[in-house]
Amino acid sequence: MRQEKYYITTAIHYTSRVPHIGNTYEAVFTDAIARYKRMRGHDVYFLTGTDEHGQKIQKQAIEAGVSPQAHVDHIAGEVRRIWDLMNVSYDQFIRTSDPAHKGIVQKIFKKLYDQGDIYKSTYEGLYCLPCEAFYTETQVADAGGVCPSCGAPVEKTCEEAYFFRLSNYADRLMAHIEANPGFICPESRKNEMINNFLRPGLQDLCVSRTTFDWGVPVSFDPGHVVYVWIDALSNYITALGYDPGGPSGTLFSRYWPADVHVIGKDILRFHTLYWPILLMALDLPLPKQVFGHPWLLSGVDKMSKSRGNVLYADDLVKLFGVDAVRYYLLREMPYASDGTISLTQMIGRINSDLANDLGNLLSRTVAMIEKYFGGLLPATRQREPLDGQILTFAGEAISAFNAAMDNLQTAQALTELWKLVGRANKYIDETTPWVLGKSPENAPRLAAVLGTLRDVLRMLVPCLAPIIPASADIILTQIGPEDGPVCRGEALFPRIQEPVEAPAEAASAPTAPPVPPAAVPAAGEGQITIDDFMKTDIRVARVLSCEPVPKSDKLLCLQLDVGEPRQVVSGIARWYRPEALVGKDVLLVKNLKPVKLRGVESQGMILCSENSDDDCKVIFAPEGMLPGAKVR
RNA sequence: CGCGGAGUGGAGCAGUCCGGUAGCUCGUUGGGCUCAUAACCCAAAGGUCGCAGGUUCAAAUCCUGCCUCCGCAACCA
Repeated sequence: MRQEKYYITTAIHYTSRVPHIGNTYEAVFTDAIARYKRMRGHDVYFLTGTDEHGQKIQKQAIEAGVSPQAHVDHIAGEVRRIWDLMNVSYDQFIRTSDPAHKGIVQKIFKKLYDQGDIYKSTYEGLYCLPCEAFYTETQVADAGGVCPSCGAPVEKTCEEAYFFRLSNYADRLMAHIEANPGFICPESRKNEMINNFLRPGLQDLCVSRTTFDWGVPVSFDPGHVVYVWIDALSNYITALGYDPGGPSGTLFSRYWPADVHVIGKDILRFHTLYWPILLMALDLPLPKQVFGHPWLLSGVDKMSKSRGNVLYADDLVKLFGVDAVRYYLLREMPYASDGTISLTQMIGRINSDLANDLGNLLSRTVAMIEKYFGGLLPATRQREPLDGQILTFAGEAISAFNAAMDNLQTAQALTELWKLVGRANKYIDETTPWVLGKSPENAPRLAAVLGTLRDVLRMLVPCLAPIIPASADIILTQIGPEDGPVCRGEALFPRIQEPVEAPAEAASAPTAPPVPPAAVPAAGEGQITIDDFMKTDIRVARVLSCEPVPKSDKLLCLQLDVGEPRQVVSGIARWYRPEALVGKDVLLVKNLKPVKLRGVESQGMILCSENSDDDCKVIFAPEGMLPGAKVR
């Protein structure tokens, strides 16, 4: 009989940065499910990899003074190293810069073009220069004839782009989502997709760019590269050898459609709307399930470099070991709501569950078999009903574990499994083997008790193997073969003593691209003359009043005195309360072309300094400068 | 009124669909035990279940209104 196949994927990691522990969670989670399915007898294929194209990558590479390929080679190598470190048992690691992948993407693009799903836009007057983006006629019309994004007049331009006609498939997709309740999960995300995107109507999707060239070229139109959606999403089928010109590879016929795509909840839109439509257009079956897992928060915040709260697998592994990190992630991440991670939480969880409960159970069991029987349990056993109850309990706990794992609920699964660990520890107290050990005539009873304990541990091993594979092996080694001697070893999970040193920022920072950026830009590109700079008219401006822009989160509207009144809108609401700025002197770029932001006119720009997108401070003028004073 | 969540003992969560004495883990306190990684086992303390109304014999759970927090979308000139 042929094994039931199971095709599972992670999202491919974008090579703009080295993955942090939150990104790593996705790989570990997917690995646990893959290993579990293998353990249950499925023929599993587990795909992961990297998404390596795009303007951002190209820009980073230029800034670092390396080729885009060298840049992505480095990051992809890091991703792979970290996955390997975490014992992620992928069957294939695909990179979108692989020539084979690129070739198929070109064929897919061509096929979609040939059959009319993709069309070349010749829109004129619908390109917004500041935004470097195209908009559809409806979008612009809705915005009153201007750019719906920034309010600037849209340019009549000859920029070309290819668009995917999503609307043709919207009804079919909606029908599919309704007919397959488990397709998008968790459920709340499904509602979000339907209400936010599907019901309002899908816009045609721009699927090519001409503003950069680090990507898959459109085979029949060399100025264009395939934009992220068709390139990245296709990895799930190109990896299996799909070929739109046919015939596809054996992997494809064996494994497609995917049983589950494991992705972050932030990219559900692409996987539950664009990807299915792309597959429909290719006349391929849709994946059975897309699971948008929650995020791992560092404390209460999203992990971000500027907050200094980013944790990396390397550091955590150094502190706690691979399996402890895996266990924490799988035990602590809820199914539908965001999870949290901190060193303190990790220490608590690891000490309690792994050291005290599981590790200690193994330790005391093996130690007693050694102490009372020299490591080898005699065959003569005096069993009692309680022993049977324990084994029944074990069977039930393992069933519950399996059921939760089948539903991708690893935290629930481990909760169930640990009920058994707790029950076994209690069983030791109930049977008091140290009392039995005092008189030789109790040896048969003692052997039965310790045998039961060893059986329980043996039953735990296959369940633990997907979660903490190396530790499961150690347990097996220590309890020894059936009816063979035990082999006492080191503590499975040593208790962690607080306080643990927080990983040094330097050590935890993502590794920089291999070649340091040149200190001075090369002559020509990137340099401006003093005349260019002097075109910028920067002035000291006093804040007369300041208030939030209605219906916006990030915008403040400031009334300024620059010798003349000015109104400026600035995206600093996240860092400054309006009243905190009144009376302060700021620096204003005075001769910027006015634009409307969120419907409010902005006549200039306030200068800020920022460490990153998340860490920004306004630059205030020195004391004694009058409003309107020139800055240069 | 853009969309989706969340508010439950000190901390983190379950329970809410299908009303009926509020449960789990950690922490705290007391006890037991000594095989074991100062681990294990038992017990106790600790909660106006965000606020205000309503329905009901009975509301964490159903209805109405409100408050707070988080995420998505839009807005960072």
